[in-house]
Amino acid sequence: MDVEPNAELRSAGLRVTPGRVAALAALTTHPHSSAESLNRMLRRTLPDISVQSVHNVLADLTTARLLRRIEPAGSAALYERRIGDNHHHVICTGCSVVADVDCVHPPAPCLEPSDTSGFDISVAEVTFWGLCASCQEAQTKGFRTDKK
Amino acid sequence: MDVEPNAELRSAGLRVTPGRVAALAALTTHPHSSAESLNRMLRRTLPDISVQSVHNVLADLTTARLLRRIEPAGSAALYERRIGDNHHHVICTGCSVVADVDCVHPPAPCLEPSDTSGFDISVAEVTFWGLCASCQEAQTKGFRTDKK
DNA sequence: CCCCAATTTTGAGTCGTTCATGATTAGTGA
DNA sequence: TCACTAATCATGAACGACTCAAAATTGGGG
Repeated sequence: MDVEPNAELRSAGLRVTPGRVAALAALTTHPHSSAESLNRMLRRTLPDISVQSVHNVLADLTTARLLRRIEPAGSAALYERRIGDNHHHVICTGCSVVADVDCVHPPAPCLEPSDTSGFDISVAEVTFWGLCASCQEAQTKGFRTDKK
Repeated sequence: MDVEPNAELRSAGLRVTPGRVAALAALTTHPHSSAESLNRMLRRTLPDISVQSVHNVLADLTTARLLRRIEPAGSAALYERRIGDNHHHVICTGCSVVADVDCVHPPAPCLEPSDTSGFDISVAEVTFWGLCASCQEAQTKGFRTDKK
């Protein structure tokens, strides 16, 4: 992963703008962020940036393959800079925190379903759901960590 | 799968209502349907049913575990009657048609990621993306089948 | 440093879904 | 068989996340 936003943007043929640089920087330190939380982060340095602009930036960076977009069931789309390796994700059913999971048992058995019903498969997307460490701990202590 | 909606509803402790029976029937013949397409189907026999009521019915049946809800990236939620086996899905990147895929190589290697980052995994959700047979054919003939 | 297409802003609109309310109804018990 | 009551439905409003459109701004090649 290129950690130098400017060079990365240029080599992708995109203009270097404050919003794009800031978005890439924010996603370096905070992967799996939503457009809305990125908007809050970017506002610290770019007070006038709008949610729509953030969506713009994220869409541009995603189509330029500088970002990967994931859409977990039941929540807004999340973005991450780690791309090109089709890794997977674990999502906490308690607090919705997301972590990366490397592709299971190489060579990716998930890429070879037994019966594909005639489909020509190009991507296998795996999402694990479970309780993260701190939600497990909270549960044993009788706390609750979800957002309801 | 119980194909007798009435009995199935009763044993789940739910009242037998026309909307619920019709929804279960429609999902028997048309799995992977959205709330909106179900609404259109149900309207044929229940002309006054509203989209909101369909959402109601689907939510009730889902929490009663009579239906399973899937939320593929980029489209509305879909519902199916095949439950309890945690099977997976293939979705066509051309026409969005969905097919079932049995869990790969038993015993489900997808349930055992190498590094779970401390998560206690309960479910592994796998979605395959690719071109369905007819979209492949259309593509070789120079047709396009997507919806844009 | 000029210029113009690429980008951002602003504002409105869409989609899928949820929430809230009162009206209706399934199904139990009398 | 009927009345009653909680479960369910219809209706209407509201919401979050995102997209679209058009005018204003700006990056960066020349």
